[in-house]
Amino acid sequence: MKKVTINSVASHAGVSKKTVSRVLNNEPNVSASTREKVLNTFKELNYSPSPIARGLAQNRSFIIGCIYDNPSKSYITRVQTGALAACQENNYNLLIHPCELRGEALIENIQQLFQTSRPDGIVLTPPFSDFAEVVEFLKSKNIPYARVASATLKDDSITVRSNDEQGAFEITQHLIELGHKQIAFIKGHPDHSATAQRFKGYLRALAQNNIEFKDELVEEGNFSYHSGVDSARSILDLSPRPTAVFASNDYMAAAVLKLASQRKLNVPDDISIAGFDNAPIARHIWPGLTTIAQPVEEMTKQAVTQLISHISQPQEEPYQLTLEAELITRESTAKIN
Amino acid sequence: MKKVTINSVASHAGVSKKTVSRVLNNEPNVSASTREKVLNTFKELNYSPSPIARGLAQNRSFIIGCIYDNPSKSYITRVQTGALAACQENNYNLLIHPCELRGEALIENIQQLFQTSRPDGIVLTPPFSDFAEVVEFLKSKNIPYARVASATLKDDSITVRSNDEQGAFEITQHLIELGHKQIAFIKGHPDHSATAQRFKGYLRALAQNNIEFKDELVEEGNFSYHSGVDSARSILDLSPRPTAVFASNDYMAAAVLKLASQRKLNVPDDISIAGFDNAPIARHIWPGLTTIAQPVEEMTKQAVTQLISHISQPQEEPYQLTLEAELITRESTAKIN
DNA sequence: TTTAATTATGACACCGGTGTCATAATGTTT
DNA sequence: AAACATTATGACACCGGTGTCATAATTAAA
Repeated sequence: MKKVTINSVASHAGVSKKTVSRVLNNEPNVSASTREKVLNTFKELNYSPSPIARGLAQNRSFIIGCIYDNPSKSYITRVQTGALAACQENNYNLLIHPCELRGEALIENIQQLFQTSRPDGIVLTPPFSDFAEVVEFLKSKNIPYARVASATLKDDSITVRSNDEQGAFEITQHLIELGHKQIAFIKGHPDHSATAQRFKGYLRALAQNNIEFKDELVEEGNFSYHSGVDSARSILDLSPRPTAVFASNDYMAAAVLKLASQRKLNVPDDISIAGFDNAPIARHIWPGLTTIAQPVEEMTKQAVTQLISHISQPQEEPYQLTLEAELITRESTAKIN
Repeated sequence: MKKVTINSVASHAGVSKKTVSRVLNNEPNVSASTREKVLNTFKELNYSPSPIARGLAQNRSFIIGCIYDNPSKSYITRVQTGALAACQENNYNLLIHPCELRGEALIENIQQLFQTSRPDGIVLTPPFSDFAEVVEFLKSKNIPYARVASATLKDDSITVRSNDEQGAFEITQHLIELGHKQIAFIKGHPDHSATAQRFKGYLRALAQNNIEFKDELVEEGNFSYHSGVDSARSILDLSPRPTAVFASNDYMAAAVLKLASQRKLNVPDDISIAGFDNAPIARHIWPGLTTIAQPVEEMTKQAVTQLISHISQPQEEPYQLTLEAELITRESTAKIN
């Protein structure tokens, strides 16, 4: 299979390469007959343009960088799926960039990513979507970016989030409706804005039902399974023991469940447990976790789609979208007895 | 920040751009003093070459495509981690390509991947590493590729695998040493060569211990959690019930555990359960799963590293490497009582 | 010291597209 | 039919590097 370039197409169709280029880019001022002739040659020669040459000429890379640092593999995969979908629709490539750095080193790392790979835009996912330093850096370098699942940091950039506060409210409400009043809460990682949002939802549900908030029922986690184990220990040691635990994500909820099982507690009869995110583990364990499902793929896809369209023609209006989350009830929560 | 090109560097250093190019590529025939002068200019101007321009000139993309289709998100993430590590060390970009297609459509899809993104090489991960059609296609198109975790398909390509057979042998041996004789086995997806290998290891351990193989103890799974549930049902319905279950991966093992819990069976007292892969879920559930840990990141990193070095200078000897797996014992397996 | 071999360097075309601008072809207005 | 506006097309430079080859500078051999 020898290479088919724009020159082969041009000479085969009997036109100049500039005209071929016009057809390629759907530019105006090409006669219908010429356009068709060229289009046919595309098929005949099985031509597809070189993104590299295009990139060089237009000073673009057709690459979107996706920066993330998340302990949940399923979350990462979902982010990737959404981002990939948007990229494929627009003939972009996705460059994944897991990154555990913070502060100075983080900025340097992102800078290096730019020097070496030159993405046309960046999708920031939690917790980076909330890092002012990162956003400032991108803005100062004039690099297009979009933010996924950020609740704080109101700026004029593309932002797609889901309603974490409402989700947390609903799940707490669900527990309250089952008769629970002593509902422990495990916070997520303080860097993530979702952490504050979910806590707010928890508080709102308590307030709305006139349930007193008790500080000792709240534990600081960080979204990792391990942190969940520690928090679970403190909670299960409380006396009286809470009748329900709402963990800010499913991994921590699974940790609570594991510890409860180790202590021969029956879930949900002795204690109800709820999580957040609807990670695979939520249905892989017994009992299955009541949790909140967010449209992660959709959020990311929207964000990337907007980002790409912003790259080709910068928009006036910042694109901001909030999608709703959905309560999923499984076996881990039940009426208090 | 205005752009720094090879021309800026050349004029600033007072040499031709070709000489700058020589320094960039560590070519010989540059005097020490000139080299140093250019190197200093690099730093001074904070220059980094454009991979796109380089790519156009050398007809390369500096992209490695990674094709996968695996129900385990953690496996995918580990593959990505290893591949990324190798890419970053060699200034390549990684293009992830999840792909659920098979047969004709699969080949077309890969072909399209080539037309649009033009990767310099491809890493095949299970089950694609074992698909003769894919390998044949790549070979016919003269596209460099490496295969991860393939046990069958002996060809002369770069292949890095882990010893699935030995791992399965060890875990079965472990169960036997605990006194188990009725050991059920859940197979993986038939497309994956690991499936046959793990089964072979199971058989070898039985044979070596003079334990009769019973066909009814073997169930066909496909590595998904869901298939594990089905297989678990059949196994737990057997009478007499096997005293141990060895599932070909952790998700299916988790399914067995879930079903056993639902049936109020105590694991490991009533029944021992073992998995394979050491997925996160293996330690996130209670009791933790005895399983086999494979060096997935390392395998992939090795494969990609070899692939990249093969791209720049094709090797005579095919690179073939087998890494060892490791038995991890947790609470899900115990002495028969 | 000359000559030959080797090393260092730069001019220039080229990779495969796109942008700019001049010009040719066509359509419209008077 | 002449003058003008519009649409269609191509020539050519350019994007930022690398490959080829000629030549200049240096070193080794005669």
